[in-house]
Amino acid sequence: MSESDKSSKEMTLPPKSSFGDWFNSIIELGKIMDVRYPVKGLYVWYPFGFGIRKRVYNVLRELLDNTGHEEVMFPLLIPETEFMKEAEHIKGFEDEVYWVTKGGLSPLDINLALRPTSETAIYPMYKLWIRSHTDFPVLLYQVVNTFRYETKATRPLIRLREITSFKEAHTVHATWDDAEKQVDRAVDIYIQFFKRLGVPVLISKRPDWDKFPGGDYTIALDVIMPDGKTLQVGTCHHLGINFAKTFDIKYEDVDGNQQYANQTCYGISERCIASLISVHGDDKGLVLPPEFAPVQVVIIPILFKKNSEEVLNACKKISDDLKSIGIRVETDASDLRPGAKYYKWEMKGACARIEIGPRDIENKTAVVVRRDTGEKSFVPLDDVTVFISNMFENFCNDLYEKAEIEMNERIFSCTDLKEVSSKLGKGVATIYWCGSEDCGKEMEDRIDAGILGIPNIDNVTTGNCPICGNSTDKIVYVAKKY
RNA sequence: GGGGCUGUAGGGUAGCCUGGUCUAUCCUGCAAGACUGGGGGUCUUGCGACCUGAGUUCAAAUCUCAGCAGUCCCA
Repeated sequence: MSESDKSSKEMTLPPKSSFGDWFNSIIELGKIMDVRYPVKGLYVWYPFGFGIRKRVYNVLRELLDNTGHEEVMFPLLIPETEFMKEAEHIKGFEDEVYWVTKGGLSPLDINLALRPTSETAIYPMYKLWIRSHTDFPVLLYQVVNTFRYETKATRPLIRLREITSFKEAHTVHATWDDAEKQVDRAVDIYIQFFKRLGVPVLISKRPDWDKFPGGDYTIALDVIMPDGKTLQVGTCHHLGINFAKTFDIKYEDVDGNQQYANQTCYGISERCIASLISVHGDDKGLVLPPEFAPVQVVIIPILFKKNSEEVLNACKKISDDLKSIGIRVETDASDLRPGAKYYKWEMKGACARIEIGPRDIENKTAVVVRRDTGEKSFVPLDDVTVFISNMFENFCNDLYEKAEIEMNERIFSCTDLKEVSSKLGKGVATIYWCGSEDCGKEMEDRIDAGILGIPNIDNVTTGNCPICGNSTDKIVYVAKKY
């Protein structure tokens, strides 16, 4: 059957080179989310997508729990009186807050905000909890839904009105330096987290006009998406004592003096799953590291009338063996053609497919196909378990290395704005920048793209700011941003 | 913030301009059955839709307005 016949008959994924269409389709065909919920910017997790989310967030929780963090849960509703306390913070969010103004039919005395983020929910409690320098560090996090009234076009996983999977950590420390160290640790944790996802990231310090409203500075993580635009997937904020002053969070230091506490906060949302899907996926569908695939191995019995029982028994044996070493296996004995099953499970990102048919029984082998490379192996039935566990050991790392090469090919070192503009459709450009806001804003205007920030790499050479011409040793990432 | 375009079974569509024969087309999906089965099989039978509301009209999927939803472009 020809390609055109196929495409006219089947619900197929657009090629990944048409990234926008590809992304929208894989959300549905990969059974990540149902986008048909009748409210703008709100989407429904399918069981399959939620299975991925669950495993991704388990890793995030594990990394945080192992670094001294504790999980908590604060309320969704924030009284207007608390929310309005920090002037800069309000300014950053006031356009996009949902308000609860009525209880039943009666107007509320004090309106309640649906949290767009939880600083103003958490910090009044921190004021009560924090008394002494011996209380530090306070390292708490929660995984919650948050609400932002987005006015731009919303997209599943990327721009939402209800963020369903906001992991936010809020830490408290004695000194500014302690908090700074915590920001560094947070960045490390996030890098490790994305490495577990097999997703390489860019780290940079956001320019002042793009930092967290009410914070001192922001370090952010961005992923280069297949269309060359960058997606901000994590942020770590040093809050200094700004919120401590507003919410009166003080501690008694060793000498018995009352001091304002230094704080940080850092967050990750389901955008991490958007990056996971987008970086690894291909024209056939999802490609997932084994740790996150709801179905890691799919067994396809090749059934003929005659010896179907024999084939099914062999499948059962392999399935049991794999399950006994903790692998998530599904045997697809449905009525579909084998070929149809291959397409189906490739779409769903099963890391390996095992085919067993009469021919294989005769040879005492199975056909094993690896999802990301398509590599096909004939493996003796008794060795399948070992073969699979060896394959899975390197799987995620292979994905990471491939993605890292692709990312590095998309970072272009540029010396003038014309060159920058020519590269922006393909990825991220670096250019010298004197650091002034005026030059930064003008640069953004001229190239019609955004400054991500200054990467944390030692740059020994110097160059000239393309706007003012002054010599500088600072370079910035610039990119088309989501 | 401003503007354009779109809304027909679970998904994708034809029909709309020029209102009536629409009992609404085709593909896919789903259900049942038969033959099949190593990369999206074939046949039979069945299921399933005109976004919501108001208006124009003898008559609205079709024209008008509003709402909701989606999408694209500009700032």
